[in-house]
Amino acid sequence: MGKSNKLVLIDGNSIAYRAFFALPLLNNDKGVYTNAVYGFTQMLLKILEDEKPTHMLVAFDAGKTTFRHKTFGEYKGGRQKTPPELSEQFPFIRQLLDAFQIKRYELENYEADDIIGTLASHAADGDWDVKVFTGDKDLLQLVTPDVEVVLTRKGITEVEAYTVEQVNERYGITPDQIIDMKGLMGDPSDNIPGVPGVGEKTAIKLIKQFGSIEKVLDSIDGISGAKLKERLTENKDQALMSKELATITKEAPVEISLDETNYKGFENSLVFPLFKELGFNSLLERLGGDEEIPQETEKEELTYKNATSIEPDMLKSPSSLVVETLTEDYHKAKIHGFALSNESGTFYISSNLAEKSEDFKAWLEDENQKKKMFDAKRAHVALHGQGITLNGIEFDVQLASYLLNPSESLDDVADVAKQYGKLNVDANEAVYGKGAKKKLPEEDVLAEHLSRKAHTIFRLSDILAEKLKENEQSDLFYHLEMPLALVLAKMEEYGVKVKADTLQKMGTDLELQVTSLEKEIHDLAGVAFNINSPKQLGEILFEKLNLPAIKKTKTGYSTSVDVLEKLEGKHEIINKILIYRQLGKLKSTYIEGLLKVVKEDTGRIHTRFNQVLAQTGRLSSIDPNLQNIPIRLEAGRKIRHAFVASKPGWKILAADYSQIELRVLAHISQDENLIEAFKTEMDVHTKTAMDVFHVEEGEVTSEMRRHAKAVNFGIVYGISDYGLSQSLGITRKEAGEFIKSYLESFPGVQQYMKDSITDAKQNGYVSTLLHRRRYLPEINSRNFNLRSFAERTAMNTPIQGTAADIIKKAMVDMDQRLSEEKLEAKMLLTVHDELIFEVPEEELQKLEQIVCEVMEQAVELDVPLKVDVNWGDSWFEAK
DNA sequence: TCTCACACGC
DNA sequence: GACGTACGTGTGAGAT
Repeated sequence: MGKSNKLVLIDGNSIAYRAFFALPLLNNDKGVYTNAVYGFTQMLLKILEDEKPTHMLVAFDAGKTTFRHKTFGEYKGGRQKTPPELSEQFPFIRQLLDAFQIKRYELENYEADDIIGTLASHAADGDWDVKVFTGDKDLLQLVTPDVEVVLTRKGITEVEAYTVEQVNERYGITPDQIIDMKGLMGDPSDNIPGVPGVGEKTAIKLIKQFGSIEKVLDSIDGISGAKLKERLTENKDQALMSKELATITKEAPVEISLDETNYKGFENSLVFPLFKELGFNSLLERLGGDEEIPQETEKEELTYKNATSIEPDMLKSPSSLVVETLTEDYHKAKIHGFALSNESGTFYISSNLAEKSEDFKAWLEDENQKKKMFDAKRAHVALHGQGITLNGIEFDVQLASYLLNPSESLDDVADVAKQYGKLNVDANEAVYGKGAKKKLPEEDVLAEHLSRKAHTIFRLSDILAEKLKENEQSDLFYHLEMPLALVLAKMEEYGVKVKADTLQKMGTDLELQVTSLEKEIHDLAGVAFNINSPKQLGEILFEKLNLPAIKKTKTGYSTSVDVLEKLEGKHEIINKILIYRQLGKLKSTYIEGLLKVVKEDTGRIHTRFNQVLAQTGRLSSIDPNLQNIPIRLEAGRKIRHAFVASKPGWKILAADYSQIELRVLAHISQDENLIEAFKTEMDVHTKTAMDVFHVEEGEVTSEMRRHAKAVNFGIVYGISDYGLSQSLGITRKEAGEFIKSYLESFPGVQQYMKDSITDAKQNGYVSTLLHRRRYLPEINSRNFNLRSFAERTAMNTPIQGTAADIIKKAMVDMDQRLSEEKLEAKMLLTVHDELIFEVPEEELQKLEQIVCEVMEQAVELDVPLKVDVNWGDSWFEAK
């Protein structure tokens, strides 16, 4: 022992069987049997702990027949079928190994034994210690001075290791004589016949005396006992064949090298979710996976002070700060109280007291007084509404938590606290109620709640800061997301001017059209019904008018656009319904929806950007959503006429990144072909069409370009072949061909796709250029859908997320530049790959130049970033 | 108050 | 070959 490499080889099937029969039939909360998986896991953990292997592999039997069946058709005949309760557990065992990042291997026509034998012999160069774990004594034949075989005894974790000496001690023969012994005595479990009447005792005696089967058979005359002689003579061939069957081959065509079995340990982030799914709580606990699941159900006591006056001692730096607002919309929201926590203690400050204190106000505005907060943007905007400018925001627990894991829910301090095992703060909903019943509690309840929040934020901030550092996300946090929050706050507060009368006029026009369409549709149907009700519409189309129902939903007929489009031409009513839908959508969502949120006094709309929601790192926009204002169809696009500059003589300027995702893809994948396309400023869809359809530039038809564009779209959004087939109206097979052809044309992209998945499987997450993360625990799922989805996400998120990083960076830089250059122009909106400004006419040229510069230089990629700028009197004209 | 089907943008 | 297919937000209908 003590060589540089330690290889552990596990006989997967054998250990799984052992575990299955050794443990009672456990099942998890979903009714799936897990006893074999559980036992297997226990065994694995013990091996990892005891052996600390540098290399590891688990071998499985593949299929039913092996090369041994050619020698003897009845090999392993008469064996009991694997119980279904066990076979259903094998997928989990594979999933388990993947989660542990342990190599597993199976080989057509060979048994696990042969894989193990072959790899063990590959390791026989003196540099390796090998340990084989199995329940099958046959494997003892593999024992050498370098190879130990460990047999399971009772249960699963009780084992017995065999060295050469121990084999000799137990059987009195050498390990390579095991096969001779087997040849003579046979093995009923594998249906190996051997020599009738010869059992273990006789076999060992003979082998000890003569050395091997061959020598025994050569020396039959010298054997004592007439009966035994006769049997040996009669079953000569059978004995030799039995030996052959019992021999584990060391020359299986194993395609895996020892290097590839290298084992670097496992990631809790991959193993814990699976343990949770399987219900292995005790194992979770053993690995420390329950650290995040607090055991105590009682809140700890918190000492806080309900301040009656603002004392200098209370206002420390750093402090955590809670600024409580209850309405979802924080613009001009009422502030119901404050709390802060710092080295002096935790204090509740009523809004009354706060309002009267100049000291407190000064502290809030002091850049040098550092504050740790939860959702600082909300507080910042709300305070601004009271004439206070919040400065010195140092840490936002909500934002930090989002970067650490965007999939966790983080509406509330309690959500984040729970993730880090802290239970000392209640959810807002528990304190205030929800919906119509939401209300302010008694002041002492409020005081305690806010104090607890402040205290928790103070404690969490250090923990989260440390984690960000570990993840190399500090830069992303401090220099991108934190400053961005304030840029967004500014944009939200400033708002965007919308001409209500323009919307109103459009609304009146639409009203007329909708009403007349409604009448025509009712006439065609022969009955009045609610066209907006998919249920009623379905009944009319597919029952009354007997049109063919193409698709069904859970609740009835589908009446979605793609269904209706297929029915166009079959009945006059279809086209009218499509137009009715389109106009109805414009009217309700965009005209009426927007009018509802225009502030009467200012004529502006103040959306809110959610910075902690989208899994890819993008921003989202609510109340209203200004990121889905129509553009594709002319009728809808007209809505943009209503979005104008807020001052006379000012213009709207829109700057959008051209093909940012594909440029990012070119950079990340380093695909030479794609990089070249962007460096030479080719039209990327045309270029794609040329490569996919193998034609020259001049031969690209608009149909080819359309298809190429859809493929690019699919690559960027991570859609499947099915998704592509739907968007192009072609078969899935054809779509698959397109994708295949695309990947052949862009081999760097293909490699990137593969690497992304491998990356995700290995780390449990994927990352963007600026180290944004997305965890994909389902990447190793045995469920095809979940796994495929995770795989597409693994390929897509680095692209979309990096694009998000870039535009966010551009926004932060742009905000800085606008003030440095003392421009009056204002950044108003961001729509994923574009920035919208309003700008005095005289600044147009300068802004255009600065915007291009800032956006194109936001990060440096191996392909140029390109920005298109347009401006006009309204958002419609800025196209 | 919730879920569903649908539709808009990137 | 299965399986059911980017991310968001908002609308009206209909069941609870």
